[in-house]
Amino acid sequence: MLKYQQIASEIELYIEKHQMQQGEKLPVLETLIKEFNTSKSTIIKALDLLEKKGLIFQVRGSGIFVRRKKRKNYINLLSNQGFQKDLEKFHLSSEVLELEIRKPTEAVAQNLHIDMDQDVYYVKRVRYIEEETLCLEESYYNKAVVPYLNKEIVTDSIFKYIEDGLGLKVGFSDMYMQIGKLTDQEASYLKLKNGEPKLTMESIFYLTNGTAFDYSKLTYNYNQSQFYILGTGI
Amino acid sequence: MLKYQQIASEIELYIEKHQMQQGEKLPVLETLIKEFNTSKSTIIKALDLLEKKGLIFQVRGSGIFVRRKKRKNYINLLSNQGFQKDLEKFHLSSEVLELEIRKPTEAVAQNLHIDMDQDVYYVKRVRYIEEETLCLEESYYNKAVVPYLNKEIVTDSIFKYIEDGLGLKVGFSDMYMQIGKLTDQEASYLKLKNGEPKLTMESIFYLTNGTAFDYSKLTYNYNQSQFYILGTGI
DNA sequence: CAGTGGTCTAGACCACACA
DNA sequence: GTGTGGTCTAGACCACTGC
Repeated sequence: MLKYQQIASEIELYIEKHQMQQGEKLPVLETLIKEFNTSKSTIIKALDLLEKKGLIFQVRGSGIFVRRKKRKNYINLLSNQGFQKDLEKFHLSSEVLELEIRKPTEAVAQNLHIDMDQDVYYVKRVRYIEEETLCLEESYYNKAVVPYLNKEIVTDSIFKYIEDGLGLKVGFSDMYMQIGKLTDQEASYLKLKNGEPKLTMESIFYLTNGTAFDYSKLTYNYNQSQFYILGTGI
Repeated sequence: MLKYQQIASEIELYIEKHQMQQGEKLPVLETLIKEFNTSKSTIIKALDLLEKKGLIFQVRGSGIFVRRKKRKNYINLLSNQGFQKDLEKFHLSSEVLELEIRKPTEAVAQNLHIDMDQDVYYVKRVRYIEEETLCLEESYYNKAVVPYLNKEIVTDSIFKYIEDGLGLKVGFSDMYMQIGKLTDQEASYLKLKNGEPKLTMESIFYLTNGTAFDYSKLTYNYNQSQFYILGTGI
């Protein structure tokens, strides 16, 4: 682990351990530099990382302050880790409805930046939270990147398999959201009624080298889904 | 303007001007260092800024590549600039329904981190896109930060007034979203029907010094609203 | 193993907050 | 004005990619 990542996670632990609240001040830069026996730039890099994660904010001429999310049980839209971390207090499970190798449709090929004669894995799941439906998920994985999937992997966490099992690194993602009304079929999977509200979220995930490997379309149960974003200003 | 910001915007212009596509390679670091006659760290800082904005991605050992959003007319959830920039091709307008000074409710006081005896400005607007309703907006501004608002300011862009008129700097934001069904009243403002889908988005905006100044609750018309997020990996 | 991006350092100097 | 965070530099060294 890199030095600045190590420092960042130690500061994160420090905040957690001392149960610091929004607006509380962290030690000044000079102190941190001595504490961690490192250079100014490295500390700043560590702090930038924490700022990006929404854990602190820095005010020039004043100090470094803690920032805290105030609501529980919301799903972080900026996390690459799915819901796992945000909903860790709940019992999450998946029911695999389909798992097969296919040729992509035109839309899928376009989203994954591949040709239509390349293979993709198609996975259809319903995800549950505490025995209630959370969302319906249809995913397409580029088989050139993810050469093998089975029911066991797909029932557990696919991303965990990709990172730990295949040794690949997830980089960035494009996400598109819209609101609409459930179709008959979607409603039956989610145990809701035709015409009730839905949130559709399409995501394209890329490896750090820029290869798109996953195009997923999630349809959320409006009763179970709440989201948050910690914006850092652009 | 700082050197690294200047460089970032020049590179951004360069990408735009050459109409570079997703995956196209930018000049290598060494070239950029000479081109802009600066140090390596400064170039890297500029590139980090562009990466945060979702315009490029960097691959160690390989190069710097362009990243492009592929869908038009979606609203960027990570921008502090509201819809203005994403929907610039459309005619946007606001109808002001209410504008008054109030005492906050408990919920509002909590979200703005103020006491219940402090004044807030309450603004209720319907926002239109091409004569269709886009969203219903209820905002509360901390009067200690924004001491004066009038109908003219509120009909135009409030954030523009806060930044340009008052010389304040918007820092970061907390956003919370959920899906539900429109109430009778919301439906009538949005010219939709009771029970139809809605997206509710609550945002708390902070100045760079960490002072919360705006708590807003937006109810979106499900027909008009599409959102995107360019995730950069956390 | 050459090419390329990333980390880390030490230090000078700058800009903003707050009293 | 003092304290505090931010920018910028020059350069050594490290780590990954891909031929």
